[in-house]
Amino acid sequence: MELTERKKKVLRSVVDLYIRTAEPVGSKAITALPDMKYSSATIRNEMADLTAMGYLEQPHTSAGRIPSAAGYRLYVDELMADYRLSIDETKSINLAIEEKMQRVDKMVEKVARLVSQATDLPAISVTSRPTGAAVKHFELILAGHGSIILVLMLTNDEVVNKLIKLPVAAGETELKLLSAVLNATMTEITADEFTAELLEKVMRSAGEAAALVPVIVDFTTDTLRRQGSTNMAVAGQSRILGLPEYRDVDKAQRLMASFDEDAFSNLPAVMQHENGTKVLVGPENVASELKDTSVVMTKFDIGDGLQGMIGVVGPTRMDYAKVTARLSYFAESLSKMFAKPEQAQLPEATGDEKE
Amino acid sequence: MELTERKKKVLRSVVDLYIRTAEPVGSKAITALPDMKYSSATIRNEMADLTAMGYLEQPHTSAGRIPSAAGYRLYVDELMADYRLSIDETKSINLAIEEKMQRVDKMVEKVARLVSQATDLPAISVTSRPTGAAVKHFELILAGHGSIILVLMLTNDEVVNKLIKLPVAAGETELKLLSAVLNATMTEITADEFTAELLEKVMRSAGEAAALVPVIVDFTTDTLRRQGSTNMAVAGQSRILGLPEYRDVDKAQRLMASFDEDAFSNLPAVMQHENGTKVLVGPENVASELKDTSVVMTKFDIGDGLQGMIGVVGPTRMDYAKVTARLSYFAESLSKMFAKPEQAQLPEATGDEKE
DNA sequence: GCTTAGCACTCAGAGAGAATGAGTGCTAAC
DNA sequence: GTTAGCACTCATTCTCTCTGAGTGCTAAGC
Repeated sequence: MELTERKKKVLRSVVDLYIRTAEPVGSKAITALPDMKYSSATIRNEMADLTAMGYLEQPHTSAGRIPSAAGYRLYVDELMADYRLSIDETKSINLAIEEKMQRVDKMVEKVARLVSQATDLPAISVTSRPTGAAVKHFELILAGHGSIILVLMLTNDEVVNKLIKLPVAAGETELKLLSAVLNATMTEITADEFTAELLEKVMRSAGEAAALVPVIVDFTTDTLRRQGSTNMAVAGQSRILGLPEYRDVDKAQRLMASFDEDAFSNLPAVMQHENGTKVLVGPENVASELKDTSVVMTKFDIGDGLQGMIGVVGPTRMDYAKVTARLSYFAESLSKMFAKPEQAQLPEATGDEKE
Repeated sequence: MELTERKKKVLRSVVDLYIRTAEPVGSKAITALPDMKYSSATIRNEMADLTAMGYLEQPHTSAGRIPSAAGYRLYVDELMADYRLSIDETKSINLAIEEKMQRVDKMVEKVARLVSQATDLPAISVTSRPTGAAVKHFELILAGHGSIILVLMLTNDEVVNKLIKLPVAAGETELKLLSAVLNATMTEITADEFTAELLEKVMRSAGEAAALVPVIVDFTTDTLRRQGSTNMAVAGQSRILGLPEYRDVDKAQRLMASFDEDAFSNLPAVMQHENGTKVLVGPENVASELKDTSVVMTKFDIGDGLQGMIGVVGPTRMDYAKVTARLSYFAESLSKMFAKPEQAQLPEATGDEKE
């Protein structure tokens, strides 16, 4: 059977209405729409065809139709009208983002919260750093009180530090020596390359400050390992309870439990080689808890090789047009914000802070 | 009327049973308990008295009794049996905590998750730093690529840094000068004392590197302000949906929304001058969403003036004995862990990391 | 005087039909 | 090709009855 223009129009109407009402859509409701100038009987025929083609489903004989996963897919790919953000919406999104995003690691939480507010659905925000970082430079600063500060500058331009309390007072000279040794032997190597032999070798050359070496190595490998980690936040979980499809507490709980269990930590992987906004409709999701849940997600750039992802989780019947529009706009604004080069002559610029 | 020993015993039995079953407790159920050697009629009389005294309530005439807020209060304060943690329980708690708590700021999330798992209820973890921090020392490190690293050592021994890209190449000498100026004028003052005049004065003395000053001041005040902030995480929200009292979706949503809205950020204030474990029973909560929800919370010490709090939120009918026991044990173990001094000669010790 | 057996009474909740009405598929007329 | 009309289906809602857990009270027992 061919998918005529009129069939598409009917399908779009069904999806649109079902998104709005969460109730099965009957032929009469379609007839009531403006510029739908056929009788309910005609629409019924078309709907019967669409059902036969697998785009619509019928919960039971005497109910209206609801879109099937295939129906949503077609809708998302072809039929959905572009949702244009109103000026008010862009304004409020920008305003929200402009509020200082002070720390990258706090950012995920804030972004998740903002996205959740903008879409009225639970939102996920993830930043992930590629692995394989190494130390570019070690710096030891005498800090008084018998402490020193260890500063690591990494190849990805992150800077990390740690306060170390010294067992005995160490002088400027010993630290200079240690610092030189560290920079000579332990830079430009990844976490895996810190072997026991290396540790021993460094300790031998380190002289009086040798006792510090294990602490430093420990911290360094730890830090490097963490560079490859991801940082994730979920916000607005409670919003799913407001949706009619989750009046069933068990269902809601299953979904919410999957938030707790990092079920979404694989999403960045899904986005790896994608660009733009991706929609996963119901059964397209791998995780079984999400079989009747859709996910909309977008990547954004933080610079320095850091990748960010924001996503929204909702019922298959979510307003894809609106959600994708807002999400894309968010991602774009965020990327733009991070691209803003941080320059000393721009005192009002906040930019991203590295630590 | 006097609260006889037998009345107390009956009250305790009612609360215990209600905690277990979440169903109104009838006189017959009490009779069935071991070492309750009275008939149901006697118990009925006692229960009628307890109801008159305000310790029990009756949902409707032909139902059993449930404890009132006053009943829970009495139970928590006097009647509740000490819950002894089994060796298995202490072991699993310790094991969980021992897993490296690498960063203080990540810690809240982990702790919340652990506590939630241990109690099977949603948990909150908060760390808060007292305000009034100042910079003890500024350090500027040349980082190559036309960048410098600004390192702030704060009076509370935190160390913070930031990578700044220079508009123009700056030399070692200018940085030395700037560093000296900063240390002379901007140390030992709190965020509020950074005035426009101060900024101007510093810029005048800063010479060639003056362009850097606004960025540095911006970052510094920002950092100092953030020192007084709190860091909070919630975990296991979904667990409330498993409780019979929250089968009512609206009720569950109201509670969960309050998690999203920082309704609990005032809890540390409640704990301010308390020690040990505090229980807030239902209506004792200030926030109206929590009127029929209880909160159990404990403080723990992180050292360096940082204060931590862990709390559990659940129905008024929660197993107070078990929850308080686990929570206290958690707090104790955490405090102990942070008290462990970090020494360079103890390479296996992880301790707390400062950044 | 405390305790207990017995009994009448209350009332939420479960279950069984019956009524409702939204929606369908099909047929025949336009 | 489109539409009016009609018989049919079936989830939902409601009403009503029944059931049983639990109560309060009274009178007898220890």
